[in-house]
Amino acid sequence: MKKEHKKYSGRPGRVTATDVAKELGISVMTVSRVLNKKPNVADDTREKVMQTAMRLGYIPNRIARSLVTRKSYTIGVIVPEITHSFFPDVIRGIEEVVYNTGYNLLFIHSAEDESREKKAIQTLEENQVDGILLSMAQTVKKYSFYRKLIENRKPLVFFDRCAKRLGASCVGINDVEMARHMTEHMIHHGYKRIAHLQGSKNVSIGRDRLLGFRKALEENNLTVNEDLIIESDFHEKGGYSAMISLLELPKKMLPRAVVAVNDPAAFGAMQAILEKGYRIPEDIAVVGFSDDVRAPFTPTPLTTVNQRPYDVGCKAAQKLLRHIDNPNERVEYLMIKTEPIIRRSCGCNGT
Amino acid sequence: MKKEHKKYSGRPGRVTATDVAKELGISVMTVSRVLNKKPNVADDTREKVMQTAMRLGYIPNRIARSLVTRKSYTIGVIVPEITHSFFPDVIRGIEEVVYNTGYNLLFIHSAEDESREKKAIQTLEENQVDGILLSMAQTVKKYSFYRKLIENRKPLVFFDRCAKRLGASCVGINDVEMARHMTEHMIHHGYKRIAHLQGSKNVSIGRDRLLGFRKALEENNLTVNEDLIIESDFHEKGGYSAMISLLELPKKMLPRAVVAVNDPAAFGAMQAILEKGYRIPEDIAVVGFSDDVRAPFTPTPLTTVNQRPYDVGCKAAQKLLRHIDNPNERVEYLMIKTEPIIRRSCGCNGT
DNA sequence: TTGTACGCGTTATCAA
DNA sequence: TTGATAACGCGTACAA
Repeated sequence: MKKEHKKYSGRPGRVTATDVAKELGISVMTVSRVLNKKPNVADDTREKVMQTAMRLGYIPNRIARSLVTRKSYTIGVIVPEITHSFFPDVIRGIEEVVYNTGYNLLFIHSAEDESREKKAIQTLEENQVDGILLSMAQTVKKYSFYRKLIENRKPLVFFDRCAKRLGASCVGINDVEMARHMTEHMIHHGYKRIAHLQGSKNVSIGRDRLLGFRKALEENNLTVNEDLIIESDFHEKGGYSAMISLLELPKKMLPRAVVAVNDPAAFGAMQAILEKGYRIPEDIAVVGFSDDVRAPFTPTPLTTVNQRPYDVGCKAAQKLLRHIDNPNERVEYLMIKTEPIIRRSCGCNGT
Repeated sequence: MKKEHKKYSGRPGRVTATDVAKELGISVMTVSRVLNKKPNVADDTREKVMQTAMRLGYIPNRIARSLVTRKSYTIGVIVPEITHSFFPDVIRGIEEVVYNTGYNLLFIHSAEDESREKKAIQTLEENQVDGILLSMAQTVKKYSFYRKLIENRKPLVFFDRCAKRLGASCVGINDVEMARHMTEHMIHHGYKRIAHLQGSKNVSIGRDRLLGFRKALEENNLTVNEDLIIESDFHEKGGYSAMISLLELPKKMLPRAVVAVNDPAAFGAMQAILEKGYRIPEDIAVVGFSDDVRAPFTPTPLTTVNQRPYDVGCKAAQKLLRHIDNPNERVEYLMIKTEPIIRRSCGCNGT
């Protein structure tokens, strides 16, 4: 004797493929085939299924599907900082690519905190995401979590802030080259004493931009004055206090120009410079990095580098999707080519 | 004779609760109980399970759990515009609340497009999200999708841009009151001819801010001049062209002050005003709405209203979680109280 | 305290 | 072209 099942015991609202099948007196498989647009279904059956599915208000349950197909069609995104305008723009790029391929975005904010980032990775794994897009939190010291992810063959692509040599692809911009370029731009203006507000060394962009800065000076036979390289963070406050300490140097040691690790740091520095009564760029020139929305609006519009966040997002998402589709996809470090945006803070007559 | 099952046929990486159980020669249920911190498990069993789970690198499969518990611990967020700094800040608030309660965020960007928003809702339902946070796209005309959601008893909370009277809660700011307040502020400055750059009427904030504007004039016995109410959108371009057409009015019909629907529109307007050779606020005063990051940086810093996006996000998320926990939670329209931020574009000597 | 049987909603497999 | 059956990994209900 067959056991009695408790079907239909749930809320009335949830209609399943089984309900559609029962309604038509056919098997669930046929319904499944129709809904997945598989071949080998008679045209009239297909028609009937479509119609009653519609009529009953059937909504496929992706969770159940994922369980059996072992594919969630979801990719996880971990962002360290959602307030900084760069990341929302990256997300737009990611969203746009992902939207057109049927994947969904599970979004987590690490708030620049290592342990929160760790938890985020764990959560994404529990949710069986098909891949992860990650921009490292500033405070991350250990790469063991990334290693585990890669060992488990979970596709991982870094963007903007990368951990290299681990076997994960990475999409960034040509930081070294552009930092060199911007520094050189300062040198061409004739400035000799050039300072660098350096970002955290934990993060690749911090290291790379410092490297580019050094390269420019060395290649132009200027001595690198270590007193003029000073650690800031990526925010206004760090830029401000770093600049304040630079301005406390003896008059003849003062920098004639400042290369900041990014625009927020540059804003902080500009504020400090103005507060101390110096003019920009007549007394001290400033360049930033990232083309923040506020950059054109500072009292002296800020010369900076377009970071092309939208393109970074697109490329990172595309690369991740390729890793997902093909486990043998080549690990690559992609560089988005960026361009300087010349305004007036460097000494040019830009916009 | 028992059938042979194909266990362990998957990739080696994925270790399940069954694997942990087999390793210890106990049942899956005991493992499950330990991992869910249920009582009624012997301490040493608990210990053993924890250890081997750790050793094997077990990661619980939320997908499988969701299927049986009918709870995904995921909430969907639909945002119309990720570039505008308001929404990233709202998301931070949402993220913060949600993070502390173990829910995840499935994030979709509707790009101000009605059909994309529709698809987004469908996707979220397929993913069995426990609830939805939604800010309407500007172009949305039909509320039938919201209705269906509410009929299906899927918790829904609007934020910032609300569809009212449908039975869904809504978290916004006191738009009417603040638009009235800001307009009154202009009136107190002695300005008589006051224009309004109005947002789309499809969106509640567009309608509400217009209403507040009208109220202020009426309550102060000023006639509402319909020629000075002109449709912009929520972006720079709309504000710019709306202002241009205002500036083409005969000299004596020109507005002495402009109340813009939001800051980007105000920026566009300010640009138009400056290009035509007028001064702000000496010739034409301007106030905005939303406290964009750029507002302090315009040539004349912009007087505006703090929209408290972070708090909007927090409140909306909290309300949604309450709706999820309790199907009888009261439907409410929550208003976050905002404050004017006085700078100089209105004629004050602000910062 | 622990284990067994079953079902969540779907797809894969193989047989009809 | 269609259907029956067994998974997917886990939790609930009940039995031992």
